[in-house]
Order: sequence, then structure tokens, then C-alpha cells
Amino acid sequence: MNPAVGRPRSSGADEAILRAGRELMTEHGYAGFSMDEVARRAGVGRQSVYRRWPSKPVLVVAAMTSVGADVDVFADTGSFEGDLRSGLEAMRALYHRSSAALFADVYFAMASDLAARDLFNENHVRPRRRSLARAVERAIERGELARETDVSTVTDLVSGPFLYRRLIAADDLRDVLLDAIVEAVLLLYGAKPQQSSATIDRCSPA
Amino acid sequence: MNPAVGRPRSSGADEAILRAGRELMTEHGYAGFSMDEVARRAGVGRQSVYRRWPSKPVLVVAAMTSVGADVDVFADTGSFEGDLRSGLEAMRALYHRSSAALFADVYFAMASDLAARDLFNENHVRPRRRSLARAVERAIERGELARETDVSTVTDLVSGPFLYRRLIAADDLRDVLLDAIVEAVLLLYGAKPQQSSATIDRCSPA
DNA sequence: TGCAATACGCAAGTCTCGTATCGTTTCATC
DNA sequence: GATGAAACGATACGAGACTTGCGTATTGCA
Repeated sequence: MNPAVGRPRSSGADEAILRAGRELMTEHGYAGFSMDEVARRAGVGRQSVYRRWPSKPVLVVAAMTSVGADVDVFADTGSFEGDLRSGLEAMRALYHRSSAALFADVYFAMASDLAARDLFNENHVRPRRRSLARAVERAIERGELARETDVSTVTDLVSGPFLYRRLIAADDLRDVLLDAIVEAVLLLYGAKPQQSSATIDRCSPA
Repeated sequence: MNPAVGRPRSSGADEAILRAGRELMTEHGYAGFSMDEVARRAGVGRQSVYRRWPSKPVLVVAAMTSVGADVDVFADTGSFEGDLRSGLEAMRALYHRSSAALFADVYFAMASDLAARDLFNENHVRPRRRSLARAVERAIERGELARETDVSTVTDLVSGPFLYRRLIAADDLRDVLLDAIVEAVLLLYGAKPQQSSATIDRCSPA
């Protein structure tokens, strides 16, 4: 209960366990290692792992989301389309083919583990969602998007296809889909139906 | 090797096992039953289960996707928007709150099992994708969608947000998102936009 | 009628997850 | 110092997934 009472937790054990989890995930995938191996590699007892994280799914999510959680994915580039594109490119890089199986493992592991899902939301989804929300706010401020723009819907439209291609289609995100996402958001919520560069691009060569 | 050699597989055992799996899933959820129970309820030995399906995840996916795999989700309603809306409603109903935990379990079952993922794609994803592709073809035929409509992108835009809300947000599909999906697809690929400035309209005169 | 091949039920054995309990160690507080 | 609370490594445990091996049953073919 009282954190100031009793022996304090071994400093460094948290990070050692997370690192071991990350390494074993990249080396062997979710099913390819046991919690015992995590403990051994981290140099701690098995119980010290379970004292910190209640299950393998939660530990895996914690390990895979513990780095780079504070990045502003949809950073300010001057225009909403720029913010959106650079953010999507960053996500595309993160979900790149090399780590596809890895992220599939993480996503599916969350599905029925409520604690793992909450942690994933906290560490991964929320920062990105907030970053996108800020980009939308800036866009409304600039007059690029309508005031009624529904951030939640934009998030779903932007992130959903990503997830689908990575998990279900098990394929990279193609340029045509990335363009379609950007264009769809601009068409749905663009404040002024003026010619956005997204639509011009498709016509300009002609 | 040769299927005509040796004792043939017990006819009916396949279906009995799948039925038992389905029942136990709906009654107790993925973690709530053992393979032993599946075998007992189906009236077969445990090995007869593993002879047909290599793991519990694969069996569960097989059991949950073995019925209704041939439904034409995006059936012909007379218009593309109708097809799309009725299909989305059907998917929403399938993933509805009552069966949400069930499908979360199925996703979880796929977590560490590539074979289960492949089977899910084969039995669940592919038929829906094909159904949507047929609806798009009809729409192009009717002149509702542009000839260049990219079926793959439409699939991603339609199914992605669904998956995202189900897997990440663990929430129902809101009406506003469903409307946004329909509108986005129509804006992107609608062949004859009325007065709304759609992309195709600006490109087609060339 | 034999024989090879395969499926069958059954049971024993291995592996891993997650829990519980040991004696020990490290801290704050008395 | 002594004490109590909590973390530590180690280990035993129950449960369930999956494997392996046994003896038997059922088929096609020689």
C-alpha cells in the first residue's frame, strides 16, 4: 500500500524486464518465448515480472510501447494536409513490413485482455489521437477545416485503414490509399471547397 | 498421404467438433473451455480434434467462421449507396455489443497463430471483400462510380474504421462514422456528383 | 485371406502461464 | 539497534495446450 514502507523496488529492474521483452519479441515473436526467459534475460526472478505486469499480453504491450510514446506524430508543418501526410508517413514507417508480424502480435494480443488494451490506448493510441486533434484544431484555426469537424471520425478514418492493411491484408500501405485518406478527410471536412493540392495532383499531368 | 488408403475419417465428426466449439465459445468464451471439453462434447477423442485442427486458436476460428461464410454482405439493393449501407449495417450487427466479446476472443485467438489468421482471412475476410468488389462492379456498370474506382482502396476505407473501433476503441460503430464512410467513398469515386465538388468531376472533362 | 495405411479412443508425458509460498534482503520508522 | 512492511530470487503447484505412444478398428489392395 504505502510506497514508502518496505523494501523499495529494484531500480533498473523495470527497464531490464521491458528491454528483455522487447528483445525477445523482435527475436522470436509473441509465441516464441516464455515469461521465464524474460525473467532470466532480465536477471530477475519470475515473480518480479508478474509483480509489475499481470500477464504476458500486458508485458508485451508495455515493452513494445514504452519507447517513443511522446512523439508528436502529426506535427505542425504549416498546413493541415502537410500535417496529415507527414503523420501518415511516420505511421507507415513505424508499421513497415519488417515489423509487421511484430505489430500484428501486439494488436491481436490486446483483443481480449482489457488491461493490455487500456495500456496500449494510454501509451500508443492516445498520444497519436491527441496529436491529430491538435492538427485538426490548427486547421480549423487556419480555416482549412470546418468548425464542426468531428475529430473522432477523422481519427477512425485515418487510423482504421492503416490497421486493416497491416493486420488483415498483411500488406504495406500503398500510396494510393494514403492519398485517398487525405483526400477523403479534406473532402468531408474541408472548409472551403477550393482546389486543395490533393485533388490537383491527380489532374495536373493532364 | 493417399486419402483413399486407410481408415476413412469419421463422417460427422468434423461438424460435431465445430458445433461443440461454437457452443462452448458462446457459453464460456475462449478461455472458458478446454480442448478436452470440446472432444467430450463432440463425442470424440482429443486426438481426433488435433488431427483436424492443429491448435485451439485455429479450431475456434474455424468454428466461428464456418457458418454464414457464403453470405453476400453487400447484396444488390438497387443502388451502390444502398448496397454499402446495408452491408455496413450487417457488419455492425455482426459485431454488435452482444457478440463483441466473442469476436474479441476470436481476434485474441489469432494473436500467436499464423494459421488461424490465414483461416480467418479465407473464411471471413475474403467473402466480404469479394462481395464488396461485386457491389463496386455493379455501381460502375450503373454509372454510379467512376471506372477507375480502386476496389482495394474502397475495401480499406470501408473495413478499416470498423476494425479500428472494434479492436482499439472496443466500441460500437456510431452512425456518424457510418455516414462518413459512405460519404467519403461516394465523394472520392462517385461518377456523377450533383453540385458537390468531387474529384472525378474536376478531372473528367480532360 | 493377409497386409499396409490410416483413424480411432485412451492415457501418459512435456511445456508454459499464472499463483502461492518459501526464506532472505532492504528500506523507513521507532 | 530492533521491528515491520514490502520486494527479492527460488521453487512448488494447478491447469490447460499440445505431443507421443499404445492397442484397436476400418478401409483398399494383392
